[in-house]
Amino acid sequence: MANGLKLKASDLSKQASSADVIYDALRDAIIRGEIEGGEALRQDTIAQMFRVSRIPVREAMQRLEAQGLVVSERHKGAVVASLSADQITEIFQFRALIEPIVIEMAVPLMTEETLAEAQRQCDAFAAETDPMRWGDLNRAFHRALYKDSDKPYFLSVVDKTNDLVERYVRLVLYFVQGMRHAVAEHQAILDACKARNAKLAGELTRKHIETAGETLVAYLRNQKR
Amino acid sequence: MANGLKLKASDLSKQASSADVIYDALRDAIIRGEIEGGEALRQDTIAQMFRVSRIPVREAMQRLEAQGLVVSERHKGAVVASLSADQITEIFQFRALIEPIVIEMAVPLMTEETLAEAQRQCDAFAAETDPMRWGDLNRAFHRALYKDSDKPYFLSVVDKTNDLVERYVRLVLYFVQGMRHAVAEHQAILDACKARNAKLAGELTRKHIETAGETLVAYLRNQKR
DNA sequence: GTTTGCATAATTGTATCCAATCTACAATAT
DNA sequence: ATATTGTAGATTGGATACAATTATGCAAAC
Repeated sequence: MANGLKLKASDLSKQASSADVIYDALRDAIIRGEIEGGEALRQDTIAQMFRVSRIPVREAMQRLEAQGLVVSERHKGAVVASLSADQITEIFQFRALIEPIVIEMAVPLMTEETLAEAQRQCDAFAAETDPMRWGDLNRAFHRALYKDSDKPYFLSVVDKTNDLVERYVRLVLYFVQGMRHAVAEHQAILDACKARNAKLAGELTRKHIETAGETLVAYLRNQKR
Repeated sequence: MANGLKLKASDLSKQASSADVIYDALRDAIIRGEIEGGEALRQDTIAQMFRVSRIPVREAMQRLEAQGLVVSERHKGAVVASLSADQITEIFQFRALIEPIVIEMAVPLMTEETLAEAQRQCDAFAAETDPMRWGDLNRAFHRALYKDSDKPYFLSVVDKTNDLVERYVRLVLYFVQGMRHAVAEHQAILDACKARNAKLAGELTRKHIETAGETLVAYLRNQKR
């Protein structure tokens, strides 16, 4: 897991179809903000990019739509979903409720390896100079803290929820908080985990998410004017 | 909403494609338990049932798989997902966390109309003699209590989560509790809503879900032997 | 200048056809 | 008898082709 191989879990469990590859690629591009909200996703264009027909593209789109990352209308096409400030507020409220619970369940089960891995992620995040990578490292840190919870359904919901707002989270890291703030909060959460203080880790996680959400929404509402 | 028309929201907002129709039909059949866990879903068979080619069938399947209702393997086909006792336990734990929060948010916003509608659903559930309809009415009652929360993302997560365990919930209503128990709990929750006691409504909802989950898992573990 | 109508181009939805892979069972060797 | 190989049928993954619908550009009328 810590070596240089860039294998995804799905690559190991079962051979990936074209639809899988396209789904992953589009999902990543949307999450990273490389495709903006409202931008059209033409089946033919995407098919040509991947040198395939439109069939697997459509299958990938169905999944993206089921997940809420794109919205499509019959004979009009699909566009990347864009979230209103209200929707973002609600999703951060959701995150602030569920993620503390997940980390609380994880803390008693966290291995020393996991704590070391999280510390590495935290340091890597603090040391990273390329802003394009901050989002990935931020996400990896949080995921590391949650994964020992042994609650696959909770984790899948957390992942899908984060996918929806990941683009916007990156705005906070880029422009708003400068990310120095995030690093300090990360270290505090991690320290609470190391001290096996589940309640505190949960509480700090809740604050971390609430702060990010409020900062982000304030930023977006300013941008709008 | 209370009339005899059986229109779904999607039918009104946009014209349904074959894939939409097939998705809805398969989803309902799985949720209702008409197709059992582990049962194979052959593309060709389903396509013939709907008098279409396999293309829209596959698109429907992609959505079902994204939602976790079916699992598929390349060149092997798709089967209806079946949940282990552990998975069911986790999902009920999730429900017991999120649904009380949703009802707490809904109570202050509940209209008199909604309360009346919920009372009708509750009475209809109590009066229904056809066991095949208990699941639908149970679900409709809960949905009525949640809908005024004005939290579409929370509601979508609640819905998708309930879809996963709906088949199993019906077992509780059929065999285990006889459903008399469920009716009493429903009325208690509704009374708390009428009294605008959000905390109590949430607490009763949590207990309601926890009881159902424990009863169900105990039943399943007995069945296994 | 704006609007309306229509022809044309783009785009999506689906059917049909072919390739790749798996499953089951029979034939053969050990 | 067991293990292995080979082959036929079933099943899925994907490409191509066509139909249905929507967007676009342009000319004519107001």
